[in-house]
Amino acid sequence: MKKQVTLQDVAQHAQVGTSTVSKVLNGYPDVAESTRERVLASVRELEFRPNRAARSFRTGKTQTVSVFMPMIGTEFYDRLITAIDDALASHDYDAALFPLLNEKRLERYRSAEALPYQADALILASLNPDWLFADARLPAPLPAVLVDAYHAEYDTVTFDNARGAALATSHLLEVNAPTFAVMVERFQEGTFSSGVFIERHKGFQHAVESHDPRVHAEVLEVPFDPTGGAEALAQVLARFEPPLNVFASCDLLAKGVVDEARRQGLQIGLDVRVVGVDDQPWAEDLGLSTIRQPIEQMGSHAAELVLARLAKPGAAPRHIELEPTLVVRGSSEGGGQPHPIRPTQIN
Amino acid sequence: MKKQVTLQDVAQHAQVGTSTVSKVLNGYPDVAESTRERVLASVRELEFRPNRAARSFRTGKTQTVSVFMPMIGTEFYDRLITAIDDALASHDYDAALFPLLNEKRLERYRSAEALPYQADALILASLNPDWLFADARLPAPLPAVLVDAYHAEYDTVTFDNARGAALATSHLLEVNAPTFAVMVERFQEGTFSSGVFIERHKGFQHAVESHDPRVHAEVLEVPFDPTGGAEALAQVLARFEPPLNVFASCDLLAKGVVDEARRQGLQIGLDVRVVGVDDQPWAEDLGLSTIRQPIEQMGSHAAELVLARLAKPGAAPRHIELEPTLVVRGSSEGGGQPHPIRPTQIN
DNA sequence: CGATTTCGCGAAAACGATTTCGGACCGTAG
DNA sequence: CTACGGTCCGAAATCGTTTTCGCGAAATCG
Repeated sequence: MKKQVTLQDVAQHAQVGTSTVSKVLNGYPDVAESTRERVLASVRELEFRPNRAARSFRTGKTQTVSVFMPMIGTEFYDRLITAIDDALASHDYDAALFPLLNEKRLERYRSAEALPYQADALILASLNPDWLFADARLPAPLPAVLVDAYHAEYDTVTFDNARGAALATSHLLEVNAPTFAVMVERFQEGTFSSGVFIERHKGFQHAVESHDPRVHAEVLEVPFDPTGGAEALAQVLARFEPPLNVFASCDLLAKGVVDEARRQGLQIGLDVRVVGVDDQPWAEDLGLSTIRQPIEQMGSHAAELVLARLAKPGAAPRHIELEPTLVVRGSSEGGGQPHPIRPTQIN
Repeated sequence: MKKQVTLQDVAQHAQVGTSTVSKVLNGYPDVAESTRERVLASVRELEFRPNRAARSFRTGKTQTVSVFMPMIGTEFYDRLITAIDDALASHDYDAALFPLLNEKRLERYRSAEALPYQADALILASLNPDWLFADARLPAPLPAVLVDAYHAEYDTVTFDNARGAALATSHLLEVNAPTFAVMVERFQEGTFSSGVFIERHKGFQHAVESHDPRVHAEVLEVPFDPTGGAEALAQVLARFEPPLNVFASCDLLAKGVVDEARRQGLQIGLDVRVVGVDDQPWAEDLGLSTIRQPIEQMGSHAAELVLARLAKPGAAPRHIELEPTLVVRGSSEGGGQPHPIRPTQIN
């Protein structure tokens, strides 16, 4: 437990005052080049590390943004968080992650003294304060930005999920065939989630309704897991003959559908036309048509909004809505690329 | 931006000195009951929230433990983190989570001033400092506890993966049949992972070798995903006739194997005997035999070790190794329960 | 050359909590 | 009545950093 090196120590070593050292460290202009170097040399030599607690104490800022999100680990959140994290880091902010693993944890986080509120601002990903907090008020008086969720009173970044789904569905309906939507089970919604899948559902419905009503359309609900997609298709194929159209409400489910179709020896893009949502990095390899969701942009916009709000706390809420793009690949236009064979090594 | 309520304000409101308020808040004994109540009333009335930065600044403690882990989102880490978080919370500590999403992030975390080191201690889950940090030294001089990884110089909590795998394999080998291990692809190992799958591989090998050598044994490597398990079994079934024994290196893969077997109309537990590792909550529903890994215990032990080290920084490293238990269910003893049919709602 | 501005620097005052230590007060024992 | 011990409380020091403000020296100007 050796004592920590303080500004004092550095100042003494460099033969200057503590304020000068502080100025050097914070890039103030009124320091002569020669002294700046001398100070930096001392900093290095003594391995000085500024005491963050003291700094935040003094400034009242933590240079940290807390990010709430539902159970994470999905590619969506991995990419979103990475984007947010990168954007914040380039402005000298840190992102502190708070996945809401379970109700108990959430409960702790409803207290104003909980760790997450020890930050300069909050980002809520796929979460709505109205659902999360009893009185619809954040426990602490921090500025907040919502990503993948809308709220009139906060800055938000959203993606037009309904329009994306409609885009995909209309594209599928260009071929006249029984058309199915594979959705995530409803119980996945609730406290922990925003309504993205509900929106996608609506978009599907809407596209179907504004189309030739004689086509058969149906919605299936499955667990959030590629297996879900596979089972859904298997079930459909037991009742219907190809060709079929399938709108999968996310690429993960779409992958399951593709897998199952392949397993049954069907031609992707001909017998079974599939469109997903997300445009995950692997969707291209799979030849999967999909609705591109600009996740990285959502993340960087969120960071931008946070920074802007920190700079101007009083400004009116801003809302950024990102538009979906339909990316047509083999899975919906015939001649889908073959599924790459996974090499398996035998002992 | 209303000014924050300070100890001073409370003291004034309650007609006492600041030190008295502080004592009340920190549970010191030398405060009369009547004043204690008066102070608490003022605290509530003014909605006083202690300034954490000021507190950590003064005490030098943050009451926070940073937890590093690989990309998360798997059930293993969800459960582990939950357990750690709960245990710490009950001792007035917070857990701050740092999933190592990508190299860039890790790189930032190699700097001693990075956010994770703004804590009283570190927990590394499935991570080894020797692999993670260039000079095999933590960037900051914090006590650290390793979970699911071993290191002589740190407190560790481990699980005997090799023995678990051997247990499972020996159990499978009670029935004389071609025996397969489904492992996670090697590229999953590396900076971000500990060697658990390597250990399980070794355990399998060892069990096979100390058994009748005439039985056919083989190792398959697949992606970490239920689909991987399914594909592995499909591949094996193209070359071998049932009955088969399959050791899946985790329940997730085992689920894939079970799914595929069902799909092919085979009897789980008779035609295909499967044992997984983890004993995830859903393994029971699946009738999956498995090696139980006491994840919650690992978490609480980790928290315990952290707390102990914080109390006695100088003590010698302690190592806790948890033993695997074989849980035999239908998937390895015949008469496996039927897979529950997933209800799918039609529009 | 004197007057004024600019530059470089340091002394000192915060920031909000914890903790030490002595003092006031009260009750009880000698 | 005096001494003493215990209980309860508050004044003040302290933690490491940022930031303001003023001072002296140097540079620039008229």
